[in-house]
Amino acid sequence: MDENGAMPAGDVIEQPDRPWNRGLLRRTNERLLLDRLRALGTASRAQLARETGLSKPTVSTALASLAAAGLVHEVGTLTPERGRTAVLYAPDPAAGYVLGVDIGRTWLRVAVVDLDGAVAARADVRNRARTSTALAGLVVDTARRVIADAALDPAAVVHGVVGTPGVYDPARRRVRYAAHLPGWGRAGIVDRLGEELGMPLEVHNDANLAALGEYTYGAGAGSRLLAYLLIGTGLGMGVVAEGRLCTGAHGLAGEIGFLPWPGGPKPERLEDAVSGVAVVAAARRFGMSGRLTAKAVFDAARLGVPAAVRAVELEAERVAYTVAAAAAVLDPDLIVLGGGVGQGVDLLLGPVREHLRALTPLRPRIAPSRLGEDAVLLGAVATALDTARDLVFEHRTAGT
Amino acid sequence: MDENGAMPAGDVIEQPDRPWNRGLLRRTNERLLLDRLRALGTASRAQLARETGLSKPTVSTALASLAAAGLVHEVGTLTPERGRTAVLYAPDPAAGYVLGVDIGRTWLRVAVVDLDGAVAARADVRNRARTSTALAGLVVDTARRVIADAALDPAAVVHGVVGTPGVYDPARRRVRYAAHLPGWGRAGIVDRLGEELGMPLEVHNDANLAALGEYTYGAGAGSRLLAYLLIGTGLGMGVVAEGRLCTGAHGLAGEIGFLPWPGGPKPERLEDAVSGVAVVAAARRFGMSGRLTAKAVFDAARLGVPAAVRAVELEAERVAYTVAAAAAVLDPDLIVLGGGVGQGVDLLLGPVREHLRALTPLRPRIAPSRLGEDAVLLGAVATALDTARDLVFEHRTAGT
DNA sequence: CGATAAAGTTAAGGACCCTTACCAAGGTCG
DNA sequence: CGACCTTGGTAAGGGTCCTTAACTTTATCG
Repeated sequence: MDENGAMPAGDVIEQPDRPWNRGLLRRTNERLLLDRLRALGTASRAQLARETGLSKPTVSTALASLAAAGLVHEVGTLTPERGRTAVLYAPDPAAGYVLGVDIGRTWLRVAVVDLDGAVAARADVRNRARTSTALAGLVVDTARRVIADAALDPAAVVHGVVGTPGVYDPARRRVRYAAHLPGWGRAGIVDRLGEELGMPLEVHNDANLAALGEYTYGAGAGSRLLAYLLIGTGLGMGVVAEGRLCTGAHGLAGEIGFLPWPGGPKPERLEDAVSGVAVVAAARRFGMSGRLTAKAVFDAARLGVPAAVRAVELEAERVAYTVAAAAAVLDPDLIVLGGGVGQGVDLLLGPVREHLRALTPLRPRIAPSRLGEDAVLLGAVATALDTARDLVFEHRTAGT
Repeated sequence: MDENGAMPAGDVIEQPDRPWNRGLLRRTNERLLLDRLRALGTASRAQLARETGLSKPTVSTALASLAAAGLVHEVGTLTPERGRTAVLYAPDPAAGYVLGVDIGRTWLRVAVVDLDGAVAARADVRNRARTSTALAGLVVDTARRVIADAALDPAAVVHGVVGTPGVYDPARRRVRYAAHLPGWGRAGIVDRLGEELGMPLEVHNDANLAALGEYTYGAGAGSRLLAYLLIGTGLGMGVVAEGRLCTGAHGLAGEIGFLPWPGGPKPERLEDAVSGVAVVAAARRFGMSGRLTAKAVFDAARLGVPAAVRAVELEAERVAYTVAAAAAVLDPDLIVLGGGVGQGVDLLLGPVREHLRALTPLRPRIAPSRLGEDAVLLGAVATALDTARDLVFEHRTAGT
């Protein structure tokens, strides 16, 4: 997961061969309590003692220490059936904030959320930048504005995750394969972004983040292995196994645009056969004309325009092939369809399932995206929260 | 990884929400020392103190405790450049043994190895069993014989891993999709095996274990993401990412036999197009006759028999397609070719690489299997060792 | 108003680890 | 040959953390 990340922000990851001296024991227990408290939402000290197996005095002192660091606070009282009223504690969502960024070809989305995942501020602006410098500037400006809108001290934003097409190469410090964003592959851009914003940044592939977004907040909750198919301007896939992103050896896992597609007379790339562009091309081939978009074709198909219907039918066939390939290799229990073609999911879902029946005995559940256009942004936020929760906790111990 | 396993043998897996009381602290440090000692092979207490960051007294007492439990022992002394001679310690490989079993259609292989992975005894017998009962009996008999050959108390064998075609379904306690082993899918067979042998057994898919074998002992050392293509009677793939097996949501990951293969007039399964049977069928179609095996076809191709050459060429094309599909979805840095077709790897490797160039821009390293027929057995052993090392350690603390 | 029950606190005790200091053993150098 | 250095290993003391076992506090119920 961190292979794609820039500036991994210190040793957040527990070094397994560090000795377990007393300090770590204390820290680990405090962390255990904090995590449990997050899971419960709110709890009394006695309840936490029962849940974690720690003794009541230990819970009391540890929670006091967490409260002193600003990570938890009292939120009220609860009087049980009988017995003394309990003081309830909850994690303080304002202990840290994270930035999520979705850099798309047409839209730039930025959100700041607190540790609970509640959105403090958000902005969606059109991406009209024609150069990488302009784009970087737009990202920085928008991010600063969003942070200001949330009335936050910029230092309170402890981590940021950026979703973009392509793959971040941490060794060369640059984005690769981002064909649709001119100049975006220049080295050092991400570093500069992080510097100007004054926070550690990670960069991840947009399909990967969308998968994580759907897993965390959307259609994929509880899935053991989820594949998110992003069918838009391009074609991508993100894979989440047991809650963790599978990025492959070079971060290229899920680049199923590179799947060989034997449909045509000569081998072509699947991306050219499945993406939104292909839908338009097919519709044109079947007789539609004018300024077409994928959305327009789907709308026409809904109205029964024959050429559009045939184009959608063809698209379904190809999506089914894609799904079948992913299913055979990965054995997901859920495949989420998203991206620009998400607008046509209602039309595609049935035919895709139909074709799939002929293609393979494996039949994973297929569901439409539930987050829609927000999948990448929410995935970025979820990823950032994961590391930010570690970060805030570690910082605390350093500060105390 | 443990999703496929039967009888997970107690709570080997650390429960993350168990409180970190002092006992666990001690255990964790002892475990840290043991692991470090395994990595170093042999070391003095002072050296271990430097390496782990623990203090010398702590290392001394912990090591004494490990020695009392029989997990480590003194192995000699070392006089450094200057200074007092050090007492060297090493993990005791005889602290436990594991059983590895490879149930193939034609061969049954069984090995007993110590914790260092050194083979104590091994047997390879022909699998002539026609019923599941006979096969189970053969496995038990052979395993008992191997344990006896190694002059071991059966109780010293703490864990076993069985590799078999198909997928173990832990919920229904049976093997599924084991088409080539009649009756092997009956429920309870694995349970009975474990009972009769008196040890906890895990069952894994053979391709998965072979992948793990090549990763641990063979061509895949250090690979970040390895895919092992098992081309034999059937077609299978095992995936090892970051040293861990990827089994998918239902243990069916890598069942690329189910990939749609659009080559023929009607869609057929890739397994039918790529496996050893397909090589023979192709050779026959191109004019060869007589009692053919895949090996015979490859031998003939080496001698230049045209029909055989064409069959191999076709096979290469299809293997290339398989590799391309796996590469696009998973982004491995290494693909190992093994199985019965392994005998023809010398002929296939070049053409496969050639075809791949036309199919996809992704070009993972492709290597022949280095373990050959032993891949599954060694993978079983490696898997068993992983859990056995935990098991032996946990047992110790229980016993003391 | 006392019995009961649950939340939380206080005090004593134990387990573990670390630091400091010390001893032991082998070599080098005067 | 003995002082010194360097390294391995042990002993004693101190500190931190957790737990157990009481105790206090505060609510409900009869």
